[in-house]
Amino acid sequence: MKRINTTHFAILGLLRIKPMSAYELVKFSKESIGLFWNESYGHIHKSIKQLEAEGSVSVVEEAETGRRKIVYGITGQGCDQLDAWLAQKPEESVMRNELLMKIFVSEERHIPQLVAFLEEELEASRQYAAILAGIKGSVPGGESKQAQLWLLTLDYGERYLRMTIEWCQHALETLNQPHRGRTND
Amino acid sequence: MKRINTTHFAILGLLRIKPMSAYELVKFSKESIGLFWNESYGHIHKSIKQLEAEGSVSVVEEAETGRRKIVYGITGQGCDQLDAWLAQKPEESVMRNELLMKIFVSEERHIPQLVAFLEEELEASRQYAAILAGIKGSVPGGESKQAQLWLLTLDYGERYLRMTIEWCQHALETLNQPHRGRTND
DNA sequence: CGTAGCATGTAAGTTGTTACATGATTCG
DNA sequence: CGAATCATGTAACAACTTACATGCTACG
Repeated sequence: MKRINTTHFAILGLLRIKPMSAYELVKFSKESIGLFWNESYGHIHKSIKQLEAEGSVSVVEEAETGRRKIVYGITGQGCDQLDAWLAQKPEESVMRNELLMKIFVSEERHIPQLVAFLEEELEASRQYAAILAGIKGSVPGGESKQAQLWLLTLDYGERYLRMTIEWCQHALETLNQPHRGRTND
Repeated sequence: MKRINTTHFAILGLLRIKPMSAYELVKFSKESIGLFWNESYGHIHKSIKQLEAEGSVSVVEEAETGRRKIVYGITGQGCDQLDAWLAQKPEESVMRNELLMKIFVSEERHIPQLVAFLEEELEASRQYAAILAGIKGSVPGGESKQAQLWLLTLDYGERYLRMTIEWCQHALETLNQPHRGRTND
């Protein structure tokens, strides 16, 4: 069975929201779904070209003068493909969390390092959470169903970060306990 | 800058816990860190061979008679490599969640499908959470620091699943509201 | 005028998955 | 005996990342 390229569908999906250039696509995807969907520029670029050759996206607007800019839009065919993909049961989510991996394979002597990493993770998560809180107010569409869907993904991000923050705090408390709670205080 | 193969270090880390065959390695990794660390058998297999050629792991035990079985262990060199990797700041975690992606790019007409997917996700998360709860009791090592680290990763899993379950419930409530709360009840 | 950000593009390489082939053992 | 699980292995290929090259524009 041929594996399906999920990046293709991600691009199709984002272009259905609004036509964009490759560069804008990367930026938009980072800002909107970056927390739970990773893509690299090189791959997006290649995929757009493939999708264009296939007739699933097309050039909507091209600035020849001055700064180059090629805006792509989704075609009717692309829309159909996207809908067919949306109807399929989503694959199990894939995750690669190095911090967790490191914790799992660490030994007692590595704990001071882990504590430093956990502190960084905690700080980074707090910052990210602050950014998301800012975005929340600016979601367009008001009460539309569409806006509801976006808010749902944003809400996931908030919950995910809150969970991460709480877990980091718990981990730091656990690892900072000198021995086993039976200290002489 | 040469990209570093994180799979290599994952294997090294797991083999430091105990020597294992490739098959056992895959099983063990799925059962212990599978929630936040994905690997495929083919890749693990190839990586073990590379690590062996490199001298970072070695064959500890080989059953020639009857059922084949090749048990690998970490070498001193492998241990040093692993420690050097552990000392490096972990990369940002990578995630690819198709369900979230689909929600983000869906339109109002796709909502019934999304509801079905969310129900499946909710059920799957509940089942996984039940499995983790079972594992929790059987973590060996009692009060050792080592056991504490494992419990921390297990705790992450539990929090992650709890978060997912709550979010699914919230999403289902939101999407099952007929219109906008101003229904005639 | 230099730096940062906007913008497109490619080549080379690595990483990771799937599907398959093989065969032993255990258990109903 | 047939199915499930244990167990190793490979080839083909798809997915993905990185580093680089290029050049415009705005701003301080």
